[in-house]
Amino acid sequence: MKDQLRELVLQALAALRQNGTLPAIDPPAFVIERARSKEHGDFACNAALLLAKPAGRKPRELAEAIRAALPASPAVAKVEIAGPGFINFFLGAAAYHGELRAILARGAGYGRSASGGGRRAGVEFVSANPTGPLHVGHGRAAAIGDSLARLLEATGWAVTREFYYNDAGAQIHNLALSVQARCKGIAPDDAAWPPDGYRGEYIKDVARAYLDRESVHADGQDVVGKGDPDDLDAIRRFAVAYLRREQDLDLKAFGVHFDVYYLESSLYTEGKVEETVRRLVAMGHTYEEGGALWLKTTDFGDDKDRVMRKSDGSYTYFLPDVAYHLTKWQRGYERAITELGADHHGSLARVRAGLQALDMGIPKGWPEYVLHQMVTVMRGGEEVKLSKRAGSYVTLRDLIDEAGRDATRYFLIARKPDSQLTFDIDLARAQTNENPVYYIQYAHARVCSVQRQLGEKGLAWNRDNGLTNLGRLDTEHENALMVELSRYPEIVEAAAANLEPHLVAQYLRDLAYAFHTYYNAHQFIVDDADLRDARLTLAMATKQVLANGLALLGVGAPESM
RNA sequence: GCGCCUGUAGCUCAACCGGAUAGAGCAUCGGCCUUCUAAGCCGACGGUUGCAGGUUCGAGUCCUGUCGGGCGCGCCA
Repeated sequence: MKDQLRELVLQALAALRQNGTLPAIDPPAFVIERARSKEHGDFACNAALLLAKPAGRKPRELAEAIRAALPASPAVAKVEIAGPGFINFFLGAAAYHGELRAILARGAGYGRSASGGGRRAGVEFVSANPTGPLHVGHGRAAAIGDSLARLLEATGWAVTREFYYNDAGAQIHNLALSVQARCKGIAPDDAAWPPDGYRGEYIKDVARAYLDRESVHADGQDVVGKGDPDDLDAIRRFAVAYLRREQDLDLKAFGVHFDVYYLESSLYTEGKVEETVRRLVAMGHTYEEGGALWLKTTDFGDDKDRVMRKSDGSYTYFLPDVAYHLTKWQRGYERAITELGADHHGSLARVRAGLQALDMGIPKGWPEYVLHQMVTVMRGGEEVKLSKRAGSYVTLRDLIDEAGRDATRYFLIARKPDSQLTFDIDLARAQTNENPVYYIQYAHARVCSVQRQLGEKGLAWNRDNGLTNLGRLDTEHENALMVELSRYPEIVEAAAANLEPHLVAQYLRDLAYAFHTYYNAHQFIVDDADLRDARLTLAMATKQVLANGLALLGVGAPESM
């Protein structure tokens, strides 16, 4: 709808340039937006306000000229000039009826677009090291990242979901030492416990499984516990596989899957790290000092230079990061989205600087970053900081077990990533009207319930009859609901363009509200078949859009509550 | 000290990259079930958008300063 209006205005502007009313300049970045108040119609355009100065005319006068030059359109019922010079569009019922037809015709495809043109995009998220169960922050990352991937898919991108992890570094060594200590019966408070060992209960589980020679399957391979407490290498391999499997089970329970698991160690074995270093040196952005090799990241906006190869010959973590992102570029990702906790934001400038220093034509703002802020978990009005199993943090599994997958996903996605989030467990698990997840799902279930009732009464929805009788939908509630439905494609587009899935969550609440209000005010199953079919058509369209939107969030659309 | 994020109703948060009278939910108060699920609906109350300047037709949104909160600033990852 918005696009149609934009086209009309562009044509009007072109006509005004032709006849000299407007100077021959590029059309300004005017906006067509939803009007806030009903008195301002359905959409408002600010083109006249922006053009007033370059055209040397009064805004309202210019607005009138634009209005006069607008081509006729069956969708537009009325155009008014208001306020300082807004052009307000009032749409006719036909425009909304067309939207209902489109919803039913396109079904799950309604709201999707092809603007991505099938180009490739890589979305990296979670990327937790396999040193313990996933925590709440990973949960937020999983919810946001997966939803971003779905949004990009919905706008025509070919998306690959990636999970990158370190399977061989210092932290993993530390993990192996911790499991080994547990194998030998050493507890965290004993003197022999490794200095920075992982103290959580889960380490005990890993040790027990290793000693019991259990077999675990993770990331495409089977690893069998050797049972030997002195073979640190065997312990390491087993522990990594064990915790990877555990994380995968959590992610599966959360409804999140990945296409690629990328191992940091493979960057070394496949020579990607060396390749990156050689290229950086060749491009002249490095120097040696104090036995270490430095990268002049300050040439690319960082606030200080960074060591890439330590004096002991090993690499700092940021070099594999650069090498990894380079592989994304080499693998043809036109866009790369990296979803990270904001505590890692320091790495952002470094990785981008490293990629620029490679001088391989990688765009300056590549990759795109989405950073999420901390999650605080509350229960009974108090902050929860510990879980039994992980010890020092609240796990994603805890939340899913307590609040369910749908509520957990919704709560973690409903706020914009930028702001800190308070996860209230009591609220998330409440089966009452306090809980927005159920409010939305209930709207969907209600339509399904109406369908069941219809069947029980021996009636059926005649879709074609409904579509021909849409003119019968003329109450305030019906109009409001139709307007709400027509917003959906704009919401999807905006959420994808701004990488802000929370817009979808907010929208669905509004849509559910419009539906509940309508439901309460009118009967669907009435004796007048034409009216009944028309109302059912509206209800079915609502059900479709609710389902489409919930799918973008990875939240279920139940047929009954 | 420097950098990034943030400050909106009592609480949790929105606000379509500068638009018109800043919106929801929860909480509080008052109403609505012999009618398709009351996990719902209707109404009331609630604001100097932290503060002070600036930019312009117009600022919660952009700029400067300031105050408060969070996170970073390793030859750790």
